[in-house]
Amino acid sequence: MVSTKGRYALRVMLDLAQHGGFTENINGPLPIERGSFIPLDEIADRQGISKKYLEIILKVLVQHNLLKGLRGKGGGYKLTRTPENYTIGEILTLTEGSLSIVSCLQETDGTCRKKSDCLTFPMWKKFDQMTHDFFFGITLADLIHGRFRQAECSEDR
Amino acid sequence: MVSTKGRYALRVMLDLAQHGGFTENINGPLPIERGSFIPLDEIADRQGISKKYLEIILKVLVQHNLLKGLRGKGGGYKLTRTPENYTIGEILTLTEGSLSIVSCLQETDGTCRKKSDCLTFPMWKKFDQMTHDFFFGITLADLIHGRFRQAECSEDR
DNA sequence: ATATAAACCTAGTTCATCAATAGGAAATCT
DNA sequence: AGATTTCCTATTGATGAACTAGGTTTATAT
Repeated sequence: MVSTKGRYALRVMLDLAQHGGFTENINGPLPIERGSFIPLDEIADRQGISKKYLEIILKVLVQHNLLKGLRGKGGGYKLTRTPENYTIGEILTLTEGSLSIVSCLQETDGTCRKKSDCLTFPMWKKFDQMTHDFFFGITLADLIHGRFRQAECSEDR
Repeated sequence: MVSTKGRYALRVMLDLAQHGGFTENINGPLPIERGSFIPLDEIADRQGISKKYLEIILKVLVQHNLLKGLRGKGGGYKLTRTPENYTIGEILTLTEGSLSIVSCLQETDGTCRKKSDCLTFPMWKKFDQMTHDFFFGITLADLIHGRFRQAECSEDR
């Protein structure tokens, strides 16, 4: 199950996409300007989430360059790309560690040597594939505009 | 993520489907015959799983009539239906409690009142739907015969 | 310079859940 | 009676989730 880490990260990214500026536009990276950075206090307030906890979560996003953090007065966080260039899968994978539903699919865990004759393995594999395609097929921009890229996504039911 | 509970339950059900008899055939329920029950000792040995732990897991499956348990000498467990009449979704839902990937989708948890203006909710909802369709579209018989019912399931990659 | 505001860093805390174990009670056979 | 089996209650140890606390560094505003 997706924990608060992944869900909070998504909410922060969406918040930044809606309330902040970006470092990059169609013509490439823009110079970083102070003032376009949003302090975490503000986001935490708006989203009703503990600031201290968010710090931990945003750390990994900064380290992987999904966000730029700037210290000091006037500092804060901003996106490094435009919203259509972030997939949900990327954000969730970083914050959750993995999107895999069973441990035997984890890259780090090659311990299950029953794979070859395991009746359930192909099912997990297939589901894993579906999950990957689904979340890497949706961008921040899609969520903001209330649409998904997945063709087979109908709205009803 | 699916825990050992769900995965072990699946393995036991598959084990019973392959090594045991059923209580029901095309013409409906058969009389219960002692001897067609498989003792848990045997299954635990075959699967290499702690018997005591399996007892806990099988309890809920018996309570919901997916399995019949019979005490005493010559007793054990057996399926109450034929393998094509069990879906993986049913087994996982019972043993895992839920298949939902985020807590706000849980029936029991109606606490998230931001649903209406939550940008991520439709995505979780859609994924939940996909997950449900996937696992409720596969039966024990499908796994045994190495096929899925899902039309869009190709073998490659 | 100094105060202020911000990200960054290291650690600890509390609580629940996972994955089992342990020991017996009840049922059913030979 | 004795063996074998499920069924039932309780306990444990480890792990991770979801924070919380307190400080350090970096940068700006006055």
